[in-house]
Amino acid sequence: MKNYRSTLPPLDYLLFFETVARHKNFTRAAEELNVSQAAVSKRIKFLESWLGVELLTRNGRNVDLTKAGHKLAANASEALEYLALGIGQLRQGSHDKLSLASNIAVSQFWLTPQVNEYLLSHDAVPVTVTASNKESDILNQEHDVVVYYGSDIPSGWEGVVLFEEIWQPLAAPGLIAQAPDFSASTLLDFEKLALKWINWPDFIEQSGHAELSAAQRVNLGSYGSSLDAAIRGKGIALGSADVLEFEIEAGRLTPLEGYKLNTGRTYFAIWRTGTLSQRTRDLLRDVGIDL
Amino acid sequence: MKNYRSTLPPLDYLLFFETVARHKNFTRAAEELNVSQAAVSKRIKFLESWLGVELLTRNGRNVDLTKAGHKLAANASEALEYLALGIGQLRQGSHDKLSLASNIAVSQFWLTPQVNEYLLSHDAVPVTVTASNKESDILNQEHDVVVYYGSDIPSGWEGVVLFEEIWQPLAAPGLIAQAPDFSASTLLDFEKLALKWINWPDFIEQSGHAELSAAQRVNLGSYGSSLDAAIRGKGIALGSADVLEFEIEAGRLTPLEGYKLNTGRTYFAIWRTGTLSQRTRDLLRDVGIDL
DNA sequence: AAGATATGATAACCAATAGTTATGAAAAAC
DNA sequence: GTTTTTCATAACTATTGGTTATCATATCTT
Repeated sequence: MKNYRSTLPPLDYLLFFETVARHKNFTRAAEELNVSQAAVSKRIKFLESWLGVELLTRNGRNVDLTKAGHKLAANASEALEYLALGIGQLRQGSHDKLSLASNIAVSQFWLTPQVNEYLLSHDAVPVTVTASNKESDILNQEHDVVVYYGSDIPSGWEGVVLFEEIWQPLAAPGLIAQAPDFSASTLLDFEKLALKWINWPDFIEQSGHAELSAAQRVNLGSYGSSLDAAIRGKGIALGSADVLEFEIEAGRLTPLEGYKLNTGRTYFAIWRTGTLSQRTRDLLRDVGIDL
Repeated sequence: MKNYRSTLPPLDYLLFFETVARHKNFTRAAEELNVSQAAVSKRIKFLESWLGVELLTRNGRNVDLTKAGHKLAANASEALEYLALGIGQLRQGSHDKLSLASNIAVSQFWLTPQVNEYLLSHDAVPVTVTASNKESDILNQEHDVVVYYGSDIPSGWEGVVLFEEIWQPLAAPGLIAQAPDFSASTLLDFEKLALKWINWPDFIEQSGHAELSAAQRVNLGSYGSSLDAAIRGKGIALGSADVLEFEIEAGRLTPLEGYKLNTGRTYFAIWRTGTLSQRTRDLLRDVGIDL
């Protein structure tokens, strides 16, 4: 009966040791392993104790491998290489794809720009983005990860904060140059499809800027249309600088300073509880979304 | 740069998975791994999540490997076999030996019998036993493990309880048959080389059996001599049934019931703090001493 | 030669995971 | 149809992973 658990040390010890053996430096190994130098030192000490064999000689700050250490390093290195190859092939062959979802504005202005850039890279796997303003369209099991807007993560889901919403007016740079105050400008409004959305009346009330009421307000229907019109210099729209970071960077929109409203709502990246694989996490990082 | 920590899952997961794959049964795998079935289930679940790949199909109580699972099982099995071989050779080639120490009586009656039996087995490594009644001779760094007698483990050492001392009279079975009470027997005494030793006067005082004072008492010098004389039917000696288990089993000595004294002292197996290797632990188990 | 720097070892402590027990669901065995 | 066995999971405890701080020691710099 092959009982590896009793004949092998804790296997992560071997991985730590292989890294130390390769660098001949605990501090460098710790950096690669993303742990402290003390953690590496402890692991190697335990491994030597478990084996009853000295693997490294220490001479002040110099470290070298003993004969046994050389043998174990070679053995571990080959085994780890073999495992990494096998696991790499396994993941590669698992018909990788990434399925994302968000509301329309987030998709149009934040997700899709990043996904498009990613898809142009080599080694890209297929990515689909579902855009809908109906939560039932996006909060389902079809998607690996959802960019979710709200005050809390829904029940049965888990995730991380991407950014907290700071709602503010934005306009095309040219418009700001020719009409520096609101009274001569048009406030570009939209239909609220959810109570949690904040349109111009909500913004004016909650931010306390009563002087904004004097401006002309026009309702363009969808929120995306209000942003499109703002980009084309037709007026001032509301938005989140984080979601619109690419439009701002491109110089198509400029935030109007001094009018910020912390809405208390958040953009989360969420997934069904317990379903996020390391592979999905890695792919998201490649797209530009660090969890 | 080979950063295996980011490209490989926690490696014990693979070991757990290999065991499940081999048994095709979580419960059987758990038994081999010495963990609960729930622990195995959790691990496999995490591994599948980490990989983003289903490794096993579950159908009620039936488990089978997916195609990916077969591949990973083969990959892991080969790597683990390779590692176990390398580590086995490393330990084999580390000039194994075991160095033990104890006081003379423990060595003569308890340790050496077990060591001798072990040395006759194949795969035995050299074992030395140092016997001395001077603590300075045995409490030093030369020895892997020391059988220590006292109320506590000395500072700088750690260890486990072997047995707690119950001190009692023992004699040859023939002597007990012909002289059923003490008055016609000789109490075989010895020189106390340490305050913590308990001779006949101590025993009589602490056990409350004042009637034992009527018996003739003779001092034979060493404690071992008192036991030797008892074995040869010359009288009644004091001793610990645990230490003398082999003499009792062989029928050379028999405890006299009803005269037990719990001395409050203990036989420990001890070693310098932090120095006990798994290999030493394994060798001791082979000798018959489970820590 | 003296001081500064880098690295390893370890103590004390906190965080995260390993592992357990109990229990429910579902298929196999009887 | 009932019992048994096995897997999944919740809730909890135990153990290990990992950190920070600090000391010892060799190397490097001045």
